[in-house]
Amino acid sequence: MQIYQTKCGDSPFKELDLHKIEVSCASCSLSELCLPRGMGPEALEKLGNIIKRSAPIQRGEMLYRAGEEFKGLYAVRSGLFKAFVTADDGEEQIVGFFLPGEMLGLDAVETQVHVCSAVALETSSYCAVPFTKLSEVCKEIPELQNQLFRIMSRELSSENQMLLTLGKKNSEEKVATFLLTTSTRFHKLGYSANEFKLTMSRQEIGNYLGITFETVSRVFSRLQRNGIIKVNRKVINITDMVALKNLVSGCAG
Amino acid sequence: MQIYQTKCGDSPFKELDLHKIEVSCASCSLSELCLPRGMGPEALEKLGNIIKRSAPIQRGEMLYRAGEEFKGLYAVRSGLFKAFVTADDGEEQIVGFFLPGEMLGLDAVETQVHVCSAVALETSSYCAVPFTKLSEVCKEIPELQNQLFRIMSRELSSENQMLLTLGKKNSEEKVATFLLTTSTRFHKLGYSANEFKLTMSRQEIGNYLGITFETVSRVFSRLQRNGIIKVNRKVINITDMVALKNLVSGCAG
DNA sequence: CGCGTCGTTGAAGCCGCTCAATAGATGTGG
DNA sequence: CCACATCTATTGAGCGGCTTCAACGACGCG
Repeated sequence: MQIYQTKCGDSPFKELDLHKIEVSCASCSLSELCLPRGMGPEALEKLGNIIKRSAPIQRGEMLYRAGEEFKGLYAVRSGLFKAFVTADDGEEQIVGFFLPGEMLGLDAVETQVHVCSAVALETSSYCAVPFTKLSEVCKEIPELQNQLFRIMSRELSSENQMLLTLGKKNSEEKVATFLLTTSTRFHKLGYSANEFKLTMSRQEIGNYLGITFETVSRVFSRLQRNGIIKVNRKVINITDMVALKNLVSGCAG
Repeated sequence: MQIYQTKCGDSPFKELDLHKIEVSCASCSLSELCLPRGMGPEALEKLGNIIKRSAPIQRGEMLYRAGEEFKGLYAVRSGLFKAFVTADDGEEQIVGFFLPGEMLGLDAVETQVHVCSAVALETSSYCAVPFTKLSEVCKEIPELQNQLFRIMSRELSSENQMLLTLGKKNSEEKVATFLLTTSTRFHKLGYSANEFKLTMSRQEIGNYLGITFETVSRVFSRLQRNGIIKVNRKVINITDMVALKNLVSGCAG
C-alpha cells in the first residue's frame, strides 16, 4: 500500500496538491503526537488543507540548510532527521535528532532564515507546513495556536536538559542519558524501550554529546562489560534499566 | 521618580490592580524589545490590561522554582535574572541570564510546571504575564501571537548556539563567546558595548559555560595579559574587539 | 577591626582527546 | 563468488587541557 504522495516537485511549499486530502492529518497515525493533537474534525481539515506530505526522501537529503530562507516547519512522518548548527570554522554541532511526530525548523521563525541545517539520516518522509499559512489558521483555531506554543515550549525544555547534559555530565553520564532519552522516545512511539536501533553513527552520537566517537565506543563497551547493555553494531539492548538510570544522576527529561 | 507599583501581595498573578494603567506597556521604554513590539495602541491597551508590574525585588529573591505550578511568563523590566535547571544530585546548570526586555518561563508552557528556577541576581523588577489570559488575547491580536512565536523561536535559536558553545569550544572560546554575546546584548539595550559590569559571579559564569570558576578567572587574566580586555573586579573593558571576535571561531550569535 | 565571600594564582592529577592500528561491515566490479 | 576499496567501529598508548586542591589577597559588611 502506497501511502505517500507521488513526486511533488522541488519545493513542497511551491503549490498545494489537492490529492493529498486522502492522506490528511485526520487519518494520520501521528496526529496525537504532532500538530493536530487535541483538535476537532473541522479544525483538522483546515490544518490538512495547508499541509503537504512529502514523498520519501533518501539518507543524506537535506530539508533545509543554514542561511536559506525560512518557508515553514517540517513535521517528521517516518524515519529520522538530525539538525545541526555550523561554526565559523566549519565545525558542526548536532542540536537534535528528530523522530516521527516531531517538528523541525522552529528556531527560524524569528529571523526568517534557517540557522540550522536538517538532513535525513535514513529513508524518511515528512509534512511541510508553510508557516505564514499556519499562523493564519492559528487565528481561527485557538487550540492550534496553543499546541504550537506547547511544541515550542517542549523543545525549549528539552534543550535546557541538554545544556545540563553538556555542561555538567561526564562521558558515561552523557551516553547513559542519551540511551535513556532515546529509549523513552522510542517507547512513546510504540516501540520497545529495551531494544532499538541507533540509526545515527557513533560519530554523530559523540558530536551530539560533545565527546569523541572513540569515547562513545569505549563507554558502550564498558556498559556492556558491566552487564547494563548489549551492543550489536547499531542495535542496543538495555539489559539493566535500573542500573542505567542510576548512572544518570541528573537527567529529569 | 517612582515608576514602580506599590507592594502587590505575594503573587502578582492573584489579582489585577487597575492603578497599573499609568505604567502600561504603551509607556514602557522596553516595548520595542518585549512583547508589545509592533503592536498598535488599542492592542497595547489590551495587553496592558492583563500584565502586572512588580515592585522591585532584591538579589536572591526567586521568580519561581522548579516543580512549582506554571502561572505565567515574566518579562524583565530592570536588573538581571538567571534561570537554572537542577540535576537529581542537586547540581545546578544555569541555562540563561535574562536582561530587561527578555522573557522568562517559556519552557513551562507545555508541562504547566516549572522545570527551571529563576532568581534575581541584583535588585530587579519585572512584569507578570498570566499565560492563560495572554493566550486569550493572542486570539484577538494576531500580531501578539506572532510576536510570542518569534520570542520563543529566538530563545530556541540562542539555545542552539549555546549547545555549540558547550559542545565544541574550549575554555578560552567559551569565555570569549560569553563576553561578546554579553557585549552585544548590553549594546542593544543602549549601553556601551565595550565596558560593562558583569553582575554575576565568576562561579555563575563558569557554571553557565560548563567550566570551573578558576578557569574563568585564568582566561580573564590571560585575555588581559594579551591586551584584549581589561578586568577590574566585575567591570569588563573590551580593549580589542577585533581580537576578541577572532578568538570566537564559531559563534554565529 | 574581624569575618566571610569572592577572586586570583599555583601545583598536581585525571578524564577525555589525539594518534594509530586493527577488525568488521558494506559496496563495487571483475 | 571473490578481491578490493572504503567506511565504521573498536581498542590501545600517550598527551594535554581542564579540574581539583590549596593558599593567599581584596573587598564589603557587621
